Amino acid sequence: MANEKSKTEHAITIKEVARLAGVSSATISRYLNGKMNRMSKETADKIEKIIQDTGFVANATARQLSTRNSQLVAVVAADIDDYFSTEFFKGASSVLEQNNLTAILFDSNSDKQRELTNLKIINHQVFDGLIIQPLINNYPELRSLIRKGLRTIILDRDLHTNDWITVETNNQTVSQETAAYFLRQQFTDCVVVSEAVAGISTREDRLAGIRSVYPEAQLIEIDNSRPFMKDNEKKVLDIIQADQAAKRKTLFFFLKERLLLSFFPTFLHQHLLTDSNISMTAFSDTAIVEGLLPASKMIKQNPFLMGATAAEILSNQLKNSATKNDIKKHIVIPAEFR
Amino acid sequence: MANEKSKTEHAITIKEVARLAGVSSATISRYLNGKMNRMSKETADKIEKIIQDTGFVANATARQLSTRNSQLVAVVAADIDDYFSTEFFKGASSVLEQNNLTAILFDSNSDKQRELTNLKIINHQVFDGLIIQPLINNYPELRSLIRKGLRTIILDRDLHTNDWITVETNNQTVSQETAAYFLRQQFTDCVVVSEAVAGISTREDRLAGIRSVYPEAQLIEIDNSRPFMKDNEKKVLDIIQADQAAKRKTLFFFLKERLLLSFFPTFLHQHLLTDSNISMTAFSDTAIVEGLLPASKMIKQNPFLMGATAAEILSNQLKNSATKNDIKKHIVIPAEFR
DNA sequence: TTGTACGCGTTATCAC
DNA sequence: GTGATAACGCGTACAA
Repeated sequence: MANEKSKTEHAITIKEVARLAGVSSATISRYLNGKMNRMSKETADKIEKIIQDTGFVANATARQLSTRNSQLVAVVAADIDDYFSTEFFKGASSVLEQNNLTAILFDSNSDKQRELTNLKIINHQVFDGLIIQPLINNYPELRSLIRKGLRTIILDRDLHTNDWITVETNNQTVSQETAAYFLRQQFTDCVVVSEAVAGISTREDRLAGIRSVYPEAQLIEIDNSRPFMKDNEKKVLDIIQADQAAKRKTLFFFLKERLLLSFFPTFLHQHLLTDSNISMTAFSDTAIVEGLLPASKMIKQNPFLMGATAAEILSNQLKNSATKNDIKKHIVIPAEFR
Repeated sequence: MANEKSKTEHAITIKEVARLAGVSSATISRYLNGKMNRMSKETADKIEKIIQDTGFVANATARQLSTRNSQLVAVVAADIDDYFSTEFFKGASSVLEQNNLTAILFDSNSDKQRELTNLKIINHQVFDGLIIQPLINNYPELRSLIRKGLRTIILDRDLHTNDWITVETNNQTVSQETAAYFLRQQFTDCVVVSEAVAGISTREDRLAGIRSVYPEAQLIEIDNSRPFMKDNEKKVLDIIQADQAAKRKTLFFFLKERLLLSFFPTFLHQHLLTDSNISMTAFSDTAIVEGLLPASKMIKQNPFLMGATAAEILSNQLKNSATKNDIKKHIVIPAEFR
């Protein structure tokens, strides 16, 4: 029975299905694209059966070449170890899916070299669109790395350009509000804990917001590669001791949740969590901190909504291939202090 | 000067570059593929210049169609919110990169429907290989969802098949060792806290390991959608109270780090962390818990190495297109209790 | 060293 | 309704 030439090497093609069904490949193509009104019921049924039997799946590469689009959107995250990144991807993904687009995640791994590699691949014209949370924070440089004509949305970074639509959060104002709240609570001193600030617009904005309230705020910069270093801990304890001697109330403002977590044990074991002269706040993405410190107030971003918003805009752009000029170039999804 | 026909619509092609350089498209193709020994220095330089000027990037879709491979590997994670998933991706990614392959991450979002959607896309012959941490734990079903001929490695799940190579960890034995350790420490009772166990081989194996030491171990199953429910907390406190009344020592064994974290506040506020009759352990991926509980012993998996191992095997398979039969079908990357 | 011409698997425009 | 057939952009014998 199996007297068909058995091509074990390659997957079956539309042409082969056509031959087996006794129709032309054009008809198969129509079937695959749901143009059922352009063929008889019998033909459709026959094709259906052959496809089931053979397990045929159309070659997306060939389709892309022919149609010039893939329905694929590249999403580039700065680092998927951050909950923010994975969450905005999930937001983007869910919206894209509703628009018959597929989100594909690239991880820059906090490494500019890797980001560059990712962009090179993405430039090769298999993706219809791009949503990126860039590491490179410099407009001309990033511009040169993204192929002209690729629909692009920038997420979570302000590159000070109108060339791309940007979905950001209100880092500066929410930091300011938060700082102001603690100042009203009589916290006279503020210590900011962050990874290296320079060049990262997100962190710069946050620090600026805080310093607009606490101009003298101290900054402790943590070396990313050694976040649990003992000397950082010592620095913090020294500050606390000095402030206590001076009878001052001190706020510790962590620009990232993970930093708070890394200091949490120190505070816990030094019995500082219940010290009313000390308070902690942070940009907090997960529910871990609010579990540990139920009484505390944290800054909650909304990465899922940011991703969803970016995806919404991109989907529309891809749908109506004309770009509307009246669209807002910078969209802000506010974070909340609560 | 700009009297070339300006095709604003489409990206420039190899043909256009050829025309501008005054050579044939075959020569451009050779240039792009580094076959420099097959052309004069002058030609190469000329082409180089044109490519720079035009910003030409080759169309990967067309190349794929022609060469029948993309150098792309799909990596499907069960849920990128889990550190385990992102970390094994990073391991896989780093190894694939060394082999001139590109890892692309798909997130199943803990949703079998989404996993199915992902697999459908991956089947469409644009990927050379697949590394998957499946949600579906049933061999025949998963088999039917993965295109025959797609090089596949299964990660972190035991589907009890030799059809695919599998990279797993020693869930059962390490759970057993851990339980045995606590039994030696005179912990007579054990409470296991997990998300729904049934059907997830990972959790089943862990529970089996524990029960081989504590046959009577209680199981508290947390509803994934409401992990912070108060009644779970109450259940735990009741157990503790009962055990204390009976003067028994109790071990709380969390099958996932996040579960420990969600209960941590309860333990903290009830002053149970320093109670020598109570101990906690967990499968722990991040450094958060060891920060909070420096004295505790946790089970550390090695997702990065698991991903790297899977990628290593896949890279070899793709390189030597013949599959060796002598390769081990099930590879175990042991977790450590420390 | 370089060019010609065909193939990759699909879509889409004509015909019939 | 259905079938030829020319694109789509690149790689690669085979010629020259």
